[in-house]
Amino acid sequence: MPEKPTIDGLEERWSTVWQEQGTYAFDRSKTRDEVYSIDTPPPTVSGSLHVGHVFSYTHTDTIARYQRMRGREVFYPMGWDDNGLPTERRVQNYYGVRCDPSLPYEPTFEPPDKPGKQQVPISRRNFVELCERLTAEDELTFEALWRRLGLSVDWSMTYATIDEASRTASQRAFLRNLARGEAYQAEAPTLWDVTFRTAVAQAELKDEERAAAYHRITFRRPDGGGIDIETTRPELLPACVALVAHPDDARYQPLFGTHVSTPVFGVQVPVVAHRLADPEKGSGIAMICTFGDTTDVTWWRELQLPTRAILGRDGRVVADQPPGLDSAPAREAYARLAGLTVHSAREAMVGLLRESGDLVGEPRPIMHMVKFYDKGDKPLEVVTSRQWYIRNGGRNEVLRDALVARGHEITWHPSFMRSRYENWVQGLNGDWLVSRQRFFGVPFPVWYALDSDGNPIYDTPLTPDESLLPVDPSSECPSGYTADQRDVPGGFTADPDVMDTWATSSLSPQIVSGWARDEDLFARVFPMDLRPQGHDIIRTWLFASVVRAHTEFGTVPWKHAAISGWILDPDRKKMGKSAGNALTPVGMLEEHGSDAARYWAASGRPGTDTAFDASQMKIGRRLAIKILNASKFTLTFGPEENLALVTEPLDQSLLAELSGVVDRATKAFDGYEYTRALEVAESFFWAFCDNYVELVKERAYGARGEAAATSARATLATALSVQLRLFAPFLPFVTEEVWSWWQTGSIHRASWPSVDELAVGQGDPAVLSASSVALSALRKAKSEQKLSMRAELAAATVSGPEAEVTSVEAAAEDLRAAGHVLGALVFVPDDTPQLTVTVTLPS
RNA sequence: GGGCGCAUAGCUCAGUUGGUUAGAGCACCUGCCUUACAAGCAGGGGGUCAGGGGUUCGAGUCCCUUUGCGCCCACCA
Repeated sequence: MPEKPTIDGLEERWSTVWQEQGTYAFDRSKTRDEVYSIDTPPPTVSGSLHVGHVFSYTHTDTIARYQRMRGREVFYPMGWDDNGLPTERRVQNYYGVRCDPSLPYEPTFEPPDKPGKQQVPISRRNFVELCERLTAEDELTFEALWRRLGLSVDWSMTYATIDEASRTASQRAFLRNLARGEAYQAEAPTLWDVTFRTAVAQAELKDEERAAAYHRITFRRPDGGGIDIETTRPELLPACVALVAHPDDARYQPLFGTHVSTPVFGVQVPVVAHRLADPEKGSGIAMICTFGDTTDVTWWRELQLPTRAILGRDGRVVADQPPGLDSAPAREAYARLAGLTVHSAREAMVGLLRESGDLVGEPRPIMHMVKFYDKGDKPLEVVTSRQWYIRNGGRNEVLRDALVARGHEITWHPSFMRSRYENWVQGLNGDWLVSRQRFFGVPFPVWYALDSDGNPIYDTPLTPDESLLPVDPSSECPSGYTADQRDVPGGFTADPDVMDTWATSSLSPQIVSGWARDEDLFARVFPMDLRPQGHDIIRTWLFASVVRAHTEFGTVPWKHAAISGWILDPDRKKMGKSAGNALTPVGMLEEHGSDAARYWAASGRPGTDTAFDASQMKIGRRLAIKILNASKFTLTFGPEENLALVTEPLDQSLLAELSGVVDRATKAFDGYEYTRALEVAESFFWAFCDNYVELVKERAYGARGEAAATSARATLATALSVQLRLFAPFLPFVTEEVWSWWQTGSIHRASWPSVDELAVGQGDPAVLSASSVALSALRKAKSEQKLSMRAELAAATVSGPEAEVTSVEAAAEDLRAAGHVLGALVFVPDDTPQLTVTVTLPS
C-alpha cells in the first residue's frame, strides 16, 4: 500500500498487467449457457475515434465487466471496419494510387514514396493489400486507446471487415442467399451517385433542402392548343415519355388517351392518368421522364411506359439521343445538350425553350428536398443498371411480418427503440440493393459465361464451391475455365461489383463467432447476448443483421440490443460536426484519467443523448481519489473480513444497508441500467465515508476495547471489499489498484457481491440512518456556532420518536466519540415527529 | 402528414407498479488546517415539476389537450 496513493499512472500499469495475465481472455471451454457474448461494433478505422466512441464503448464495457463478475465467461472481441468507401478514399490519397480492376496483380508492387500528381492505377488485389497495410497501422492506434480506456476486450480475438474471415463469411452468406433465392439480380432504374458512380441503397439516403426553380413549359395538343406543365428538371425534357394527371382531375380527363408533342423535340407522348399525380402541385399535370426521381420510376413501371434515358453514369447527358428523337430539329437540339452535366444541360435547355417560345414566363425559384447519398454532395440521379438485391421484406409482406416479429424477440434498451426498427421495416419500399460499383470491398463470388458474341449470360451465374472462398473473381477463374478465356467470346467474365459494406458488417455476429470456420466456437457463443450500437444505424446495421440471421439460421442474432445516444456539445449540438469541438479522446483521457472519463460516460443511459461535461469527469476523478484514500484508511485497521466478529448494532446495520445496495445494483445491472447501479453504489459510498467511518473511527482504533474494535474492523474490511466490487465495472483501474493492496488475483475476475455474503443476522438499517441524522445534527450545531468539527460539546440530548431514539442509542458511544461529546449524552423519547438533538456547549 | 422521445433548482440530471415536507451533483453562500482525503470536510439558500383540463382520499408520476425542442420516416412534377 503506497504512502500517498494516486490515480495517476494506473492506466499504464494495470492495462499491462491485464494483458500479461490474460485477465480478459475468453475461455472457450465454456458452454453457451455459461457464456455472455457481445457483438461489438467495429469502428471505422479510416476515420478517427471521437469522444462519442469513448462514451458508448464504455457502456458496453461496464456490462461486460458485470457479467464477467457474475460468473459468465464473457466473449468480447473487437472489430475494425476497414471496408468500404472511407478506406478506399483514404488509401487513394495516402498512397497516390487508384484501383483499376482490369489490371493484373503485381506481387512486387510498391506504392510511390510520395503520392504523385497522377494516381498510379493498380489491380484490385494490390489495392486491397494497400488498404490492409494502412488500416493495420490505424488499428494499432485504436487498440492503444481502447486499452487505455480499459475496455475488457480479449485482444487475441480482433477481426477486420476486410480480412479473410470476413470476406469468406460475406461470400458464403451471399452464395447461400443466392441458392435459396433470397439474392437475385435485376436490371432496373436505381438511385445513383454520379460522384462515386455507384448505386446506393434506400438505407443510405439523406434528404437535403436545395434551391431549384419551377419552369413552366408548354406542350402542344393535337388541336394546336397548348398545355402547360411545371418542372424543376427542364433538362430532362428529351427524356419525357408521358404527361400524367390524377384520374379524377376534370381539367385533364378529356386528354387521357390522347398524345401531345414535346416542345423543341416534337416527340409525341401520351397523356396518362395515375393516382400519384397531385392536382394541387404545379399545374396539376406533370411530365414523366426516364428518370427524374423515384416517382417517375413508379409511373414508368406501373404505366408500362417506354424508356428514353439520357443521363449516363457520370451524371452527364449521353452522346446518343434516345429513341423517338429522330427528326432533324430534335437531333440538332439534343446535340446541344449531349455531354453536358445536369447543371449545364439545364441552362442549355432553358435557352432552347426560350428560342422556341415554349418557356412560359420566368423560372420561379423554390426550395425543395432532394435525395442525396449520405456520403455524397451531388443530388442522386436515377440510372438503369444491373444490380444485386437481397430480399428484406420490402416487396413481400410475409417476410416483412416475419422480420417485424424478430424485432419482438429482441429486448431493446431502451424499449422504445423497437418502434424505430418497426417503422423502418414497415416503410421499406424495395429489396436491399447490395451491389456497389466500387473496388475496395468484398467482390461478388460470381462469374458469367460469355456467349459466342461475348455477351454475359446473367441468368446462370457461375459460382465457386464454398471451400474455395474467399475468391476474387477478377483474378481467379470459375471452375472449368482457364485464365485465357477471360473476357473472350465463349469464355467467361467476372461480376465487376463489390458488396455494400453492410452486406459484410451485417454478418459481424457470424464472423466473430466463427460461423462455418470454427463450429465449436460458434456453438458456444451464437446467437449472441448483446448488440450495442447507435440509433442512427438501426435501419442499416441492426436491420441487416436481423435479415441475415433470419434467413440463414431462423433466429435473431442476439437477445439484447443496447442503443446508445449521441454525445452533444455543451451547447447541445451533435458533437464532432463543427470544427470548434474537436476534442480528442486521448486528450480527454490524459487530462481527466480513464476512470474519470468512464464515470462521466456511465452517467449516460441507453438511448439518451448526453452533453459532453468536463465537470462530471472532475467528479469521477474525485470519486476515484476518494476511493483510494478511504481504502487506505480502512485497510490500516487490517483486512479481516470475518463476519462472525461483527457484533455491534451499528456495524450490523451498515452491512444490512449495504446488502440492500447490492440487491439494487444487481437488479439495475440485470436490467442494463448501469447508470443506476453506479448511482446506488456511489451514494452509499459517500454516506459510508461521511457517516459510518466517522462514527466508528475511534472504536476501530481501540477506544472501546478489542471486541468492539474487531467488530468495526471486520465491517470496514467487508464493506470495502463489497464496494470496490460494485465500482469495478465503472472504475476498473482504481478498484484494481486497491484490490491489489490486500487481495490476490484481479478484482475483475472476483465474484460480484451477493446479498448472501452480507448476511449478519438481525442487522437493522435504522441504527445507521438514525445515528447519521443525529451526527448531522451535532455537526450543524457546531457549524452554526462556527466551530471546528473537532470542537468538544459539554452534553447532548437526543429526543424524538421512541423507535428512532432507541436506534441512535444503540450506537450511543460511537455517536459520542464522533461528536466529541464530553459529558452527558441522554436519550429522551417524546411525541414529536422528528429526531431532535440539542447540545450544550462547553462553558 | 405519420411515428418516437424530451420538458423537474442557475447548469447536468435522478425520481422504479400513484403515497409523508420533490432529491443528487455542479455552481453559489457561510464556516472548518479535522493525523484517510483542502483535489478535503461541515452547514445553508435555491423548484407553481412547460401551460390547461381530468381520474383519485392523494398526481412530478395515470388519461386528455396545448405549447416548445429533438430524432426517424414519408412527401419531393
